[in-house]
Amino acid sequence: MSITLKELAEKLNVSISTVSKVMNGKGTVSDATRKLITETALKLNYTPNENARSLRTQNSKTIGLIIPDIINPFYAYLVKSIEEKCQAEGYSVILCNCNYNLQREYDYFDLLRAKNVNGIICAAVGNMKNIEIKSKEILVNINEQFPEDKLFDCVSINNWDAMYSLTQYVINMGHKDIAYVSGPLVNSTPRLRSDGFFKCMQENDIPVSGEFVYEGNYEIETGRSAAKKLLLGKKLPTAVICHNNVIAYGFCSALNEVGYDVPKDISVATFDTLDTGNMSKLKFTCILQPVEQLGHKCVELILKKMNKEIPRSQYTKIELPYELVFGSTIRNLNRTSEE
Amino acid sequence: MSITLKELAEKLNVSISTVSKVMNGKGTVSDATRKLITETALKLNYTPNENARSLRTQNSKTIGLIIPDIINPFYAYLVKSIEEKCQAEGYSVILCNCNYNLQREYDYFDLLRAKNVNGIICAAVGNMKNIEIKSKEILVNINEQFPEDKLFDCVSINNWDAMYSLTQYVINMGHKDIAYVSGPLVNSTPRLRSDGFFKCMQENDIPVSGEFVYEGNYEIETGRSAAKKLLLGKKLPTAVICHNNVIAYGFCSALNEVGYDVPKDISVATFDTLDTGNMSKLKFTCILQPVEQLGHKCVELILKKMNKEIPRSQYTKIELPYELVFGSTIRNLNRTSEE
DNA sequence: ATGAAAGCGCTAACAG
DNA sequence: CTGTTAGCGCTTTCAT
Repeated sequence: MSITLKELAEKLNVSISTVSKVMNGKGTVSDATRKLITETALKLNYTPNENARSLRTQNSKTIGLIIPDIINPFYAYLVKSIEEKCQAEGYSVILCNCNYNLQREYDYFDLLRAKNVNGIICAAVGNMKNIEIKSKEILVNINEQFPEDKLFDCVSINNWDAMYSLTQYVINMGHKDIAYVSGPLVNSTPRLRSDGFFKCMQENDIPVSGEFVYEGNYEIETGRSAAKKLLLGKKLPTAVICHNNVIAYGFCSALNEVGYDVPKDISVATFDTLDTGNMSKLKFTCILQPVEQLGHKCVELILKKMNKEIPRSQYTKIELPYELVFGSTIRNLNRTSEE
Repeated sequence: MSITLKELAEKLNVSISTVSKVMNGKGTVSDATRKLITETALKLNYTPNENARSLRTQNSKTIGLIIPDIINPFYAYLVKSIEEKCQAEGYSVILCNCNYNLQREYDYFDLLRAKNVNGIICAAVGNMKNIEIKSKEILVNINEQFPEDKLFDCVSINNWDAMYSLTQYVINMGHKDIAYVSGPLVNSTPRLRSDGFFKCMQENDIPVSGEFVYEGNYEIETGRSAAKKLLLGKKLPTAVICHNNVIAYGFCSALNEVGYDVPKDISVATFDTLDTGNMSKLKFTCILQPVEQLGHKCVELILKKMNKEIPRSQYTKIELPYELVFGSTIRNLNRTSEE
């Protein structure tokens, strides 16, 4: 362990509080002693014990981050942007990867509270009604909530709008037989996206066959199962819209395995198909969330509430703009020419 | 903030230490009081303050993790496995993404020390000679070190061997004009891999033209620049071996942009080409590090040193087996038939 | 079986 | 400008 404040003070025959003042740049200390202390601290490699500091100041300078899946590039980018912003502001992040496990998600909340984090940013798997807002941490949800429940502060895009736009685009490309692969509809983001989809279909007077709708979880197997089920049906859709990137990957890979081509045989659209080094087989037509901004805004919100720029108790919802990326996974059926 | 131990004790008219004993399952407490305390704690939602606990016990139950790039799937998998193991063992992880920035890497060490983490796992960008081993944390490096410096404990594969094998495989496939795109040779892992490559070439009596060797950093731009430079040369290699996945992605994407095909025009082999949902354009021929085991072993090592199963001062090096994945990015030149 | 008391390393109010 | 002191919430030794 590093030398302590007390030891440093003793070594220099000054009081413990003088050293503390110097280390924190607070209070008034003569230039001579300040210099002496600073230099000796450096020489003896003094590092303040952040644990003691946190205990004393009730400020851990730490935020907790709960995500479902670090392997999903969307979350990897989110983690990156949050960690980056935190680092710039002098905060650390405790990473909690709940692996789509609801129980773990809940447990992590308790853990993070015990660790006295200043705030918790959560990309929730479950609907968060059970998380009691009983604590002093500032809670921010990266997933949109149901409009009626204002459980957490929320930084997100408008998922309903986004899915509506995406659907409209697919329709504009001449598709009518459109399947939808949803996430769990008990949760708000999947429901909002799903609602956006159905509303758009309805307003375009396009009926949606029950066979074309599949509800799963957020994982890759959902996409694969959906593909297998659709392939067994009597009629194939011309396009499929998936709740998220991972589902879309599962969907396409299952399709590929049986010799179907995207978009030649079936078109696919989804959300957030980010990847490393642009090595993806397909350039997806998708809604892109502004993931970097999303992360930054979450941290900013926590910081602002900590500095009382925004009152603690004030429910805050930040809606960021999304982008519709025109990839190559939606075939244009309006063109008469093939290819 | 949650209720404190003291408040809980006062509420029940028992001493603070009795409550502490119950919470930790230590000491002797009568069943009656134990039950009372447990129930009240639950009812009042008591959560122990981990900060105070850490300060008192000098054990933060936290480990620090420093990586260069969370977006690189290899590191994402590494983070996942480390976080998972930590969680299972009751530890938290502070994530530090240094973004290939050496200064940040160093700063993170100090930060993590100040936070009194029990151990630091580092996938080092720099060579770590400057990190002084002056602290009580247990340091583990995921990247192999130069054999001569035993700075950190080390969990890794044998990079020299791995690259030697990969090169031999490429040679066996009939390639002689093989280019090599290296990471920074001041660092041990790039040097070990590079040495493995050159040794293998030498033992096969294949000269390596200076034009075919490129040294860069670990980032995607290295691959792109290497490709551009090679394409300008008077002779093209038939195969290229890249230090890592990200460099290979850069290399291939630059190649694709000018109409070259992998592996038809140029073959490529590298390390650790993991991706989400199997959506990569190419199935790379590569060395696969046992990333999950790598992470688990790091955590285990820290734990063992903490329990004194392994003496603190004992330098430990763990070498894990790697795998050679036969992808489709190396063209077999031995076959006479085209395609 | 229970409790009193010391102290982990630090900050901050207050006194001198 | 400098130092004394109390105490953040907890664990742990030692009495009782």
